[in-house]
Amino acid sequence: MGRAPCCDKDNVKKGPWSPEEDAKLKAYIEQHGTGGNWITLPQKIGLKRCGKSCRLRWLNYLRPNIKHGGFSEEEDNIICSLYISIGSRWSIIAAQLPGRTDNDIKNYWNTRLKKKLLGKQRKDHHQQQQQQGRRSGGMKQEAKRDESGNIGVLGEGGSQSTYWPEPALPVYPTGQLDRRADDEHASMRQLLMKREGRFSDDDNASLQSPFIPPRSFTLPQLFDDSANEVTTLVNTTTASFGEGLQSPNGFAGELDELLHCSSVKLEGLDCFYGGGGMVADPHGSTTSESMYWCEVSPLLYPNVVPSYQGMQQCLFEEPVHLIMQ
DNA sequence: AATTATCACAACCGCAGAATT
DNA sequence: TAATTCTGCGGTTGTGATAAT
Repeated sequence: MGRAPCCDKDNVKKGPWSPEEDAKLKAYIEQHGTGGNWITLPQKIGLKRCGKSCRLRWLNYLRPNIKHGGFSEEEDNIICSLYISIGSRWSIIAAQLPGRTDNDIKNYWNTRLKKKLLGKQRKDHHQQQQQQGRRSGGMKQEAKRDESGNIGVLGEGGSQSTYWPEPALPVYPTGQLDRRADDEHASMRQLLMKREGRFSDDDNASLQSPFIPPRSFTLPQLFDDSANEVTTLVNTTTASFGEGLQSPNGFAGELDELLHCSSVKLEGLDCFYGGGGMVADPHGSTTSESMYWCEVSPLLYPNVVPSYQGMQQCLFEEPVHLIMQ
């Protein structure tokens, strides 16, 4: 029954990889490939490692053309905008960024990008409070800049604090961690929206177009929906596109233009386009090919308002609602 | 110079779905 | 068809480097 057992967990090495181990693994895979079986691979090359560990090491570090660090502004934008749309689907996000691994992006998001945005939010709020003369007293805090010029905030005792009280963290009963993750995604999404899609430290140098979707729906929903519902969505999308997005100077035009510059191919989102099947495009034709951001954005954001001003207005009116429930 | 705090990244863990027998 | 393993993914942890005190 079943397959052969996995590695002997008591007999495998853990922790950082040595250069010798890296060399062995790299040389073997470059010569023979993975053979489609990671579990037996370490035995073949005499590594006391779990196959899972070998796979991870190869995918995240040894694989050719892997880029580490040095994320560009454009990559920041892509990560943020995709996070808004699909949440922490790092593998899908990574598929849009050649040379980047899901692990890399996940680390980048958790350690820098998220803080960058939160720091920015706090800075903005701080300035607003100062202008309103409502600065709270007794908060001995100082701002510091990290190496990338981001604003962080230190409170008393060196612990991280904010310019205004953090909302109390909700306490979730056991088994509701998913909800916590959803809440975090939702709050980050709203934050990103309020940031109007600008992720640069320098607002003047940041994007002039809002690189964000209006409140509409989330991509995971699309993944989970039945084919009929997706078809309905596509039809709705086509209708919305036809009605409201024809102005080349409108939000969609700006967005498309911006996205087109990125020429980011949405590998890994094939399922969204109909699972390798057909999906209607705004021009009435169908395609089974991968699409670019500029092609899919109207599909992602079917209820996009026809102008930037209109979008700004609706962004702050009410909480995000999902239209496909 | 020593200690402590923070950051960044690599690696591990556990789960869900796919694949295999 | 059921049992079992494999694969891939996302969350979390561990650790070394660096900055601050």
